[in-house]
Amino acid sequence: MSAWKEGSDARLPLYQRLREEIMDRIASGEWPPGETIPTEAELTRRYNIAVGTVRRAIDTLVNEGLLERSQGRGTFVRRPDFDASFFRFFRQVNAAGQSRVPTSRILSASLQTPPPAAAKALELTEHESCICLERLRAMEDGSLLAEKIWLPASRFSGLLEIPLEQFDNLLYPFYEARFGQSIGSARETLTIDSADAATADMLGIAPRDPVVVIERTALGYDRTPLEYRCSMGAAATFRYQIEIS
Amino acid sequence: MSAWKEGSDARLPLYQRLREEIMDRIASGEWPPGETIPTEAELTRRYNIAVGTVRRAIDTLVNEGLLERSQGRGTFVRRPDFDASFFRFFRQVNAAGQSRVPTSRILSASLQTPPPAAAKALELTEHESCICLERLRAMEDGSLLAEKIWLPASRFSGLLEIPLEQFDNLLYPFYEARFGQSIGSARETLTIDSADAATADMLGIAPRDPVVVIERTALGYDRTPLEYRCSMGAAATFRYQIEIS
DNA sequence: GGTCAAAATTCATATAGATGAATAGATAAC
DNA sequence: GTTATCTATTCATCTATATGAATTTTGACC
Repeated sequence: MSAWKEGSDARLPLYQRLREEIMDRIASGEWPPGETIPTEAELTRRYNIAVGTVRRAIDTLVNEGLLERSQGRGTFVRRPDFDASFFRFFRQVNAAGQSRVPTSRILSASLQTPPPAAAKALELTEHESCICLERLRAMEDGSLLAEKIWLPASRFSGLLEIPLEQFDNLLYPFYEARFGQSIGSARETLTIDSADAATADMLGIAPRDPVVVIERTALGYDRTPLEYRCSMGAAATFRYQIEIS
Repeated sequence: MSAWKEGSDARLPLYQRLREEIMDRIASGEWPPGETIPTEAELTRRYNIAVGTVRRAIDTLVNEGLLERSQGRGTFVRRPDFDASFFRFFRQVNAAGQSRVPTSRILSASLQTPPPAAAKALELTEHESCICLERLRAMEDGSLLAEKIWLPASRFSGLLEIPLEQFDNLLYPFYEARFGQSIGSARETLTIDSADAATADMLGIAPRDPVVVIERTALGYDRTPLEYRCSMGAAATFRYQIEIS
């Protein structure tokens, strides 16, 4: 009566196998974000392993930020907070030390043939169309962020019928609520460029002024690319701090 | 017969107290980088706690990158690899995927009154002088990095007598070997600026071109600031990648 | 001296169980 | 109904122990 899935490699340590089992359950949506996973005692019974081993598997996932423990309540599937990590790049911490979500406004939404970068990131062929959103975000300090966002049209059908004012400030919960598409992880690349005329105008800076370009590919829990976005902000407001040890 | 230090807070869990004990021993130089710490069995005896608790304390420190385990050999105090983390910012990965240490040349070394930023970072008063090094580093792809490095003169006496050619390519092992000053951690801040004429000339770019400025304060294991450095590179060669999950 | 094999050391994995602390839900008292 | 208390659940900490795997040390042997 083994509860292990087929893919599980018996040569691996038990705690690693359990870790992958849990990740699979999260990826498949069986244990959705925000909900609890089974209790330690339950997992102990289900897989017939010791509590210590279960705790170790959960420990690693908590460490990786996939799970969150709460004494007395249970262990929850964590909803990753992308915006905190993203806006850390810019000077977006107020006096209290906490970052506020900037206000944002969708400028346009349209159906397009994906440009090469977007097609590559979203793994689309030339024949598959995508939705392109243009968005302007205003930071607390008054600086601006110009964004272009590409989504695979097949997974977001009906989005173009939604009036632009009805888009939420945060897009990922919006994707989840309206289209059932949950973002589980993302890859970002940060480069520096010079502003072209159109971008400079949007950001309120001079042409040729340096801009920070952040390209992000956001993936679902099953690692399917769900969104490609390119954000540009004036480099003068950029600041990134890191501790090394 | 308690082996605990005085500062240890008895209200804290044992594994956290042991974690701090180990950190203190590393900070004080009692357990120097590159060497092993006592074995799990030894710590078990010394503090009269269970192996599981010792392992948990070590686990967290391994996770934080301070220690490194090696089955059958022991647990070692890790020597942090700053350059890997630093050059990750730039396109410094060759075909094999591994980054090579760039060649560097010291242009000058002199005794100075610290400029405000350096004085603040090194916690020096106006009356304490510091050593200033100017260095140029050539990356594999041909791009350059111009650096100014400030050191508290009191801790690096005799440095100015060393011929510039005898400086090692990597400064931190050099500090450790020649002056007994080990770097344990660092704080970096990354911003974007426009190149002034002198910097542009050094880097071989046009004036006003965007440059990446990395300010680093390097601390000893006891968290005394030992070095302040300011590195500038052409923003065009800059690239930073991050995974969020 | 050099080589190979056995032994000792040290971390890695796993089990079992005890006590404590935070939370949530049910029950009793008012 | 509201409040206070008790109880069950669930994770947190800690102990104790056993077996396995990687590495180093030791010692016999040639």
